[in-house]
Amino acid sequence: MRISDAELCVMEVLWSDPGLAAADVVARIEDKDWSDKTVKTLLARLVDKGALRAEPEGRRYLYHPLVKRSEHRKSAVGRLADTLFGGKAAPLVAHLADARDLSDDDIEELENLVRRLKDDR
Amino acid sequence: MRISDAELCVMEVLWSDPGLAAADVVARIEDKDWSDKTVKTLLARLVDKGALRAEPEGRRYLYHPLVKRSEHRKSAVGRLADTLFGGKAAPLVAHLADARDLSDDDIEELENLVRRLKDDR
DNA sequence: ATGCTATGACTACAGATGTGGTCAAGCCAG
DNA sequence: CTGGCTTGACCACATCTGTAGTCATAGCAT
Repeated sequence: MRISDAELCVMEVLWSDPGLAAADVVARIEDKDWSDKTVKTLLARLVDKGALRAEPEGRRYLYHPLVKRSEHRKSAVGRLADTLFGGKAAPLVAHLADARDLSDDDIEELENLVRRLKDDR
Repeated sequence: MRISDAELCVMEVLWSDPGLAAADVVARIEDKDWSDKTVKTLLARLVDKGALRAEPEGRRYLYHPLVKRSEHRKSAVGRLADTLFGGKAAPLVAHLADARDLSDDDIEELENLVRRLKDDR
C-alpha cells in the first residue's frame, strides 16, 4: 500500500490530529494552496487505499489514520534502503550525511543511537 | 529531475557499465523479464530527462549516464529525510534500524562512520 | 538482389497522481 | 419556506509510469 507525496501531507495532518473532518484538514494545509476539492479527493483515495477510516458523524465524516506514522516511515526507509543501497545501512547514512549537513546535535544523537544498537545485541 | 523505479534499474546497469548499447542493457536485466521495447522506452525517457546521453555509433546508440549514481542516491536520501523526518538524521536512522535488522558489521560500520563525522568537525 | 533481422522512431494504453470541477441534497439564516 | 452554503458523490483531465506494440529502414546472409 502506497502513499503518494500529496497524500502524505493529508496523513501528516491526521497523524497529529486524528478524527478531523474534511474541512478541518483543509484548514490545516495552508502552505499547499490546494482547493478543498483536492484535499477531499486525497482523503477519498486514502480511504480507498485503507490508510484512513471515515467515521460518519452527522452529515460528514471524521477521518482516522489506519496506518501508523511510524509504520509508514519504517517501510519508506526500508524501501529506499533496498532499492538504492542493497539494504545496507551505512552507505545510506553516509549519503545522508553528505546530503544534509548534520549539526553537532544530530551527530550526538546518532552516536547515542549507535551505542544503543550495540548494547541491544 | 526524477528517476522512477523502473528507470532506476536501467541506470544501475549503465552506472556499472557505461557506454552500452540498448541490446546490451536489455541483456543485463534478466530478473525483470521485460520486453526489449520496454527497456528502449526507459532509455528514451532517461535521455529525455537528461539522465543519459545517447552517443551515436553506427546505426545505434551507446548510452552514458549524465547523473552520477552518488548524486542520485544523495538526493533521494535527502528528499526522504525532508519529507518524512523534517530533515533530521537520527530518527531516519532509528527507523532504518527498525525496518532492517542490522548486522554486527552494519553497526560497526555505522560506528566508524559516526566517528569520522565527529572528527570532521 | 532480396528477404530476414536488428534498431530506433513513434504510438498505445491502463493505472497512479496532482489538481480541480459539477451536482444534488441537506442545513442554516432570514 | 427559500435561497445560499456545506458536504459528500461523482467526474475530468493532464502528466507520469509501467509495459509493450507497429513501422520503416539499414545492414547482413544467401
